[in-house]
Amino acid sequence: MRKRGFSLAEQLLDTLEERGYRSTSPRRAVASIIAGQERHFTAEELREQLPGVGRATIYRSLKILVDSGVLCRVLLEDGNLHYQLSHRGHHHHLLCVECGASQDLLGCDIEDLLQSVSSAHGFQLSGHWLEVYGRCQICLEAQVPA
Amino acid sequence: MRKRGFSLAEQLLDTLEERGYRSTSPRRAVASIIAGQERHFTAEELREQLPGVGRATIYRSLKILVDSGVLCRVLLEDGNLHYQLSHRGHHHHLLCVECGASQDLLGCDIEDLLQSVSSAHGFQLSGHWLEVYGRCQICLEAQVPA
DNA sequence: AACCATATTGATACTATATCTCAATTGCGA
DNA sequence: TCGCAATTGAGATATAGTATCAATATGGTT
Repeated sequence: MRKRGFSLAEQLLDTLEERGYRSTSPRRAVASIIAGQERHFTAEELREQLPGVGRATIYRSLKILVDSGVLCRVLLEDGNLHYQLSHRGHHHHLLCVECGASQDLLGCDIEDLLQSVSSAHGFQLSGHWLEVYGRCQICLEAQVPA
Repeated sequence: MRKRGFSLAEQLLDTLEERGYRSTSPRRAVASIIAGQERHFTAEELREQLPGVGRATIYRSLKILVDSGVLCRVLLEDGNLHYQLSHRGHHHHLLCVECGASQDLLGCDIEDLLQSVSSAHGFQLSGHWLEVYGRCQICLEAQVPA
């Protein structure tokens, strides 16, 4: 077992190795680019930054990273699917419709609410998808400078 | 102004006319097929049932019907986008992952919850997307016949 | 260090979903 | 009925992703 890495890119690769994936040069390249992203990105944006890596490999890498929990999918209001680094575990996002910034929504008690609403309808809850759209503080302040 | 229709298909067309859209033969065909759908459907499923109508027209019709509030989009767990007749106003869906049945979730107080969570993060809430997945009562009973 | 089973890659083709273009047609108010 | 703007549809294009499969690279083993 390789020594655990300390940089974010190395942590991503470590997670993959823990799950039995090999550390290949395309995956190192993907991890390094993802680690440098400041915000959510699309598969194609990633591809533009990795001209030497095949499209299929990009998509395959994204899939295993999502499955491994280090990336999560973000559905933008316009329907586009983006990716971003994820805190482990289930969470949601507050997405700014102005600047695109996203904040994680942890410890949101929507689970409980959904649980009770579901059982009231005879449903056994198994999952949900939630995205929240709005304007972030910075954009609000820029908008109303008075 | 034409007399208001009573069938569901006519109501759909009335809504479009109220918004200034013409009553054309492709739109009448689309409205009639949609009115006969028992559950959510994809654009392509609609198209299969309307061989004489161009693809662009199908998609354009779906868009204006969604904008008009009589149809809503439903995001299935597998990522496929479906459409279904909508109660006016904002609501969510309980989607059965077994049989695909969907129940509308009205009067869900998620708005209030999101409102408070958003402002706690300095966000001004403008919208959200929520889909809830689970198993409906019928599928649950079929699964555990004991 | 060389070996080898197999995981991985990437070029390419393919699929699905949806939008764009624009000439021809149609609806509807005057 | 006329005229114009809204609408249509064929086909091109765009977007996002998967499937195929021969060639290659990896990591454990010797």
